[in-house]
Amino acid sequence: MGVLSKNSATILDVARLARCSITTVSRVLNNSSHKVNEETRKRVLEAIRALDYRPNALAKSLLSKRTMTIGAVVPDISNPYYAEVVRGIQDAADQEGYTVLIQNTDRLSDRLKRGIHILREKNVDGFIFTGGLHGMEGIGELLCELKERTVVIGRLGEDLPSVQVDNEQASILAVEHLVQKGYRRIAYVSGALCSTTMVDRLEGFRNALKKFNLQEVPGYIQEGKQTLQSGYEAMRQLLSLPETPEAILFANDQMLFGAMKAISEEGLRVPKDFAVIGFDNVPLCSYFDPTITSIEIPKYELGQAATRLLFSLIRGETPHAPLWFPVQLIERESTAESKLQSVDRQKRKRLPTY
Amino acid sequence: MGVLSKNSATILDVARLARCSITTVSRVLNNSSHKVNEETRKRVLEAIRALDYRPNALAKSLLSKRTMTIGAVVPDISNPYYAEVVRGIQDAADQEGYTVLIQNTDRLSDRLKRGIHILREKNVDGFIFTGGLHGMEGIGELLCELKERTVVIGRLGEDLPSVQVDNEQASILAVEHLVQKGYRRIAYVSGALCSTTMVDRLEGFRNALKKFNLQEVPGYIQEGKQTLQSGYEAMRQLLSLPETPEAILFANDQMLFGAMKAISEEGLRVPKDFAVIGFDNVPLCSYFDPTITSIEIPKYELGQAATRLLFSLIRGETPHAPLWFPVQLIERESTAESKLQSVDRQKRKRLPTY
DNA sequence: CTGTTAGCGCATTCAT
DNA sequence: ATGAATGCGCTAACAG
Repeated sequence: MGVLSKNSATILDVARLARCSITTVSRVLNNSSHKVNEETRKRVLEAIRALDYRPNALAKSLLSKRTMTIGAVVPDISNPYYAEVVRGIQDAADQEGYTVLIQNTDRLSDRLKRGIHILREKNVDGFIFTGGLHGMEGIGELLCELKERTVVIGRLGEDLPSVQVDNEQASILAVEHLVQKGYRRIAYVSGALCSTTMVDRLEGFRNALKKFNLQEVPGYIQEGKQTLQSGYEAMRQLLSLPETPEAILFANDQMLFGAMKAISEEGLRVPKDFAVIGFDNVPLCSYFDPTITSIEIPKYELGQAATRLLFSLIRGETPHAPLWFPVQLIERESTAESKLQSVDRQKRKRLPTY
Repeated sequence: MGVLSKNSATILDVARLARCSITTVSRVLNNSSHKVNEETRKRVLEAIRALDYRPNALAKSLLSKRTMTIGAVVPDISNPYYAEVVRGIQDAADQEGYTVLIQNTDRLSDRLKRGIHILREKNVDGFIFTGGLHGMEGIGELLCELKERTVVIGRLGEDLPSVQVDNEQASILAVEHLVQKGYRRIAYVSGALCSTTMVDRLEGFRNALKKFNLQEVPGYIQEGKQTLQSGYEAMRQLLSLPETPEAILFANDQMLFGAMKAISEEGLRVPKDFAVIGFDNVPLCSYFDPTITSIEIPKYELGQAATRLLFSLIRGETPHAPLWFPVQLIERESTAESKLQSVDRQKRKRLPTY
């Protein structure tokens, strides 16, 4: 039995105590436009209080076919990035009286399917997907059925209503910043490419190289897994290269922090020996030593906007074009140009490039 | 309308297609012990597939009075600490076919009440509370009603079934470690004391001082807000003291990281000038430079255990005594004893103590 | 202004 | 082995 268990008053109990019909109770409950006598309304209200009556959302939902619940499908709530997005979703949902059911996928296709299944069974009024999966089969059709009530944060292959961040442009922004600071030999540490976000950031990096006439040096693109550990390992790889890069762009801040350990283990310093720049702009960026330049992604706002977009769909409004959110580069010490560095770079420039 | 909207087959549709009664369909659906002819079972199964029939959890719940949903009340899901706890809850719930409804309180009494209200309305089968609130009125009775189906992570004043970590003991462990390393002048940076966890950790620190015959120096206990910023500020306070501490215990790692900035701004080093030790043992601890000694709190496991305990309650088992989880001190570089430090300490010892 | 009635989708007696 | 009927708690026609 649920929380109500056997006790817990029903609308009928209220009606009896107030000596009226359940209809009347229902009317005062929902401030129906139907007029109801002030006298009886008082009695009903009194009975409600006396019985500590709480309408049963289940019964209401069964009838109205609206559960006032939306489902959010995320890779992993314990990942601070998604935790922030989810909070945005929850707050926006809460404002409209909705609750949120969350399913973690761990980026596993099976768990994704299962999550969707569960959410459908629970009759959520709409879906929000985030952490787009790259190259996943059999999901397309599933999503297609849900089209009318689904919003995606990022992209999922299908052209569903979405809220997006221009990750590709963000990478270009980062590289441009480095180039302006005088860096030319730029490496990139990607996250796992099963996420569309990571695919886009890498794509942006490659395009930026072209745009600024930089070469893609073999070994300068590493693929990590968005963790401290894999950032550390990727950095060790870069450090072992015959010619190390001058600057490194990391697909998220976590990997950057991991890399900092590898750098300091070698007795090297940022930004003296390397400039580094991250993605996400987690709070620690402004407290690390040195402070870290990073690309701010409006995580909370993305969740919030996605939810609001979903509500507009639920209200029957036709979906607009994807909603784009601005990204912003927050400049800090880690990409400052140091005297030593410029000298260094001059030296290195004379070395043969690949 | 929910996801089913107007389409979506009901049990009646299946029955018609399979040329049998809804009763029979229900029986094969739930592998009832009632025998049903293999022939008809096949037809039913076929119909189910053909119609892509999915039982409506709402209707089922209305009847069974079980929603297969539990409610989790947390201070803030976007806080990595609670995000981890919640993941433990979700995974344990998922294993039993349950989903989790989350409510954020931001430690506000109003939001707590509202959260409980919403969860009750949605007929969750049980509650998990975490982030115990210190000195909050009017919650006691509320919780009392829910007693039969409620588990608390930490403590909430009331004696509800709970899963706990010995925060007080943990502080003593930390101080003991520092004492063993030769530190005597120990400061403590607390989190906001609205959380029972923070109250216990502070209490533990004070008891540890007594236990090891250390004095509580005025100004050596700071109250922060579990954020980088407040850790930074607390550290600046400590640095401005006429006699600075030799070692500092922080009530969470975030504040410690914030403090590291204040330390390095003064050109000071850890552990040369200060030993520091944190709470939570976030992943970054082993990647920071220096690596950070911290107290590991089994967040995921706490969530998981709380959920399992809740299920045992739901099954009608009587609640056991509080379940205690071990904490563990993970020693790293930040509390290493340095030569310089010992000398320093000798010197300082001769100064008058307050 | 108020009450009666008919379902929402399903599991469960109780007959057959 | 099968099915008809009942009701979970509620809202929404439709009558008074």
